[in-house]
Amino acid sequence: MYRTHTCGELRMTNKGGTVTLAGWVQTIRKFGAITFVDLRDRYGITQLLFGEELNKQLEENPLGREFVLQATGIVKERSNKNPNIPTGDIEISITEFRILNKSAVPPFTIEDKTDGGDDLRMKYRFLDLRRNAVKKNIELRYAVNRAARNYLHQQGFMDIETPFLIKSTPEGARDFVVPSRMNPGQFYALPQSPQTFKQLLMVSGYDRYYQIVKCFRDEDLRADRQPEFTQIDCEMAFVEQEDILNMFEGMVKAIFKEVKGIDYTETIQRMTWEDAMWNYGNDKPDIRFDMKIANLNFAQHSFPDKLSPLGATGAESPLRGVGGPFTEAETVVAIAVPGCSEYSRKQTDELTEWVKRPQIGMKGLVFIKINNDGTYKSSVDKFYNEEKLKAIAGAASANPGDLVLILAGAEERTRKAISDLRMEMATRLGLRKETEFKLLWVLDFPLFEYDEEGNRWVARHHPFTSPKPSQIATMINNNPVIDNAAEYLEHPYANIKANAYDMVLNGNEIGGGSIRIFQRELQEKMFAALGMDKEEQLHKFGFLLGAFEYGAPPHGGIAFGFDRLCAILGGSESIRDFIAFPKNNAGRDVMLDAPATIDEKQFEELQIRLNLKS
RNA sequence: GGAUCGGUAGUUCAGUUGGUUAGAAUGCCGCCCUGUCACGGCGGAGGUCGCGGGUUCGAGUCCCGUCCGGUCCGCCA
Repeated sequence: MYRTHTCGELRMTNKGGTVTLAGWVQTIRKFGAITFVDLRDRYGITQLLFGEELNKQLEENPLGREFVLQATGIVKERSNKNPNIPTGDIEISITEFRILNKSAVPPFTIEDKTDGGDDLRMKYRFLDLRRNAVKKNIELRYAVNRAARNYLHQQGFMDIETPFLIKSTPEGARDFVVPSRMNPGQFYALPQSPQTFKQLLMVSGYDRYYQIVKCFRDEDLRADRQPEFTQIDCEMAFVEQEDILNMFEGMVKAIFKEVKGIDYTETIQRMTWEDAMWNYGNDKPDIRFDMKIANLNFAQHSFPDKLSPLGATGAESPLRGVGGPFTEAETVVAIAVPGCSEYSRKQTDELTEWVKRPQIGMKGLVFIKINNDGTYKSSVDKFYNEEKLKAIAGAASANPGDLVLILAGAEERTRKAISDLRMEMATRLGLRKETEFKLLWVLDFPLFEYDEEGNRWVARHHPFTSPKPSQIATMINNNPVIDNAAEYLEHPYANIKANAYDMVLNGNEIGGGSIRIFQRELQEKMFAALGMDKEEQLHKFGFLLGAFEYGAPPHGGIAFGFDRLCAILGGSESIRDFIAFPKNNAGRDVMLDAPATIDEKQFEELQIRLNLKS
């Protein structure tokens, strides 16, 4: 037996007992005739005391950091207690010990605040994972996993595995492909999600399915995006949108309760996609703070989607007919930043530089300070008198003490920029507390988006998403095939809303799903709208269309980004620290040094020859 | 595909206008120390300044290229 206890469990109640511990040497503190060693394992740290006799043995078998040590001794009360660790009241007076394995000097310190940089930590990830800070994240991940499984199991969901070697269907993201040795020249694709399989399971009658499953997308990475990532993938039959929303509100609340001890009792807010875009400039608003976007040159509340003509100057706009810098702008938007009217020239200049960065891409920033005494000071004083400034500030719902920030330019870019600026100001004002959680459903997405590059429709969610029930007839009764690009704006499909929903947590999309199409005719219309002719439909999705012929029930589902959910619950922007072995931003595993070339023999077996461009 | 920041001791970083022998902290090694827990004291070792080329009397520093890493845009149904 290697150990009787872990390094985290001994207390004063164990005093006098003889115990054996095994773990890693965290620190060695030598004092002439005695030596203290902190021994660490997954469960904690316990102080070992090597007295005079043992100390001599230590000189013959010196310890080093991260040595694997087994030590037996008697639990004693410390004369100087350490209140900072749970085992701080006791120490083990060692009677015998054994070095189970030596360790090279680690390239960075195994401590909460390590001296190692990201690159090095990834290369030695097995050492990084020993650190408490990372271990806590991995533990949190398991807790979220357990909470989700428990909830779904209680609700009657079945975990059913779906295949990883499937067929490439180049809709949406790029597929990772795997060559088939037994079928030379042919390739499997790794699934971007188990979407079609879970729909087939609904046809098969497994009416509540879930899987915590790896998905693969061969796209560029970000701090919150990995090429292989994990989803909590769910599907239900005989449900409407409302059923799904209720079921998965329950799951997220259960996760909050289990993992964070938070009773999220309030009703989860709901918002249409139009309202989200109009008021927050994006489809995943952070509603922990207000700072809504004021639309200064639109007459009425009707955010046109990408397919509609934009930029009409509204009759009620405070900017109407006054000239100044906004005359030419397609879109003029503003936010009122609370309590920032005292910003100095230096600070407003810095903000101006911030919005001019290439990532934001604005030409400039207009501001109006509303001083606490009710006077106005702006960067456009020469264009607008106080009355006009007051009108603009009023349109932005600004109060004395606020700083109104105004951006103008092309619709899409400007709306994204004001959204980014809103988030940035909230971060600076400390309004994005990582301990505060606010959930939101975003509903009623457009079913289609017009892709200018390809001059075609693309599915905003995915091609299996059903339109709103009231709009199914519109879809069936209109011809989806379009020749002329201009017609996309006028086509009846442009206004169809999807029966789709996203769950948003603190400004992050953590889950998304839809009620699916389950009739062959409608699914064919959908594929046709996306530019697939009959032959292509059958080749790519014949199995699904066929299945719809055999009694497909109405169904819908949702998938949660498991890694991202864990990161947010752990208070982090980056998902990498919540994945045991993540990839870097070039998609490389720096520990394995993968991807890598393969042997000539493997190429031969696959009958593949490289023909690299560079 | 593009933008941007970085690469100097094992590690994290500093290094001024291009100018003597490239520094600090930490880690590592040695000696001292019986109550530490960020132990302390004394001493020591440790550098192809990512790589290649150029400018210059002289390059860690300036220029070009390249590799590696971070962040972002495009992309991510």
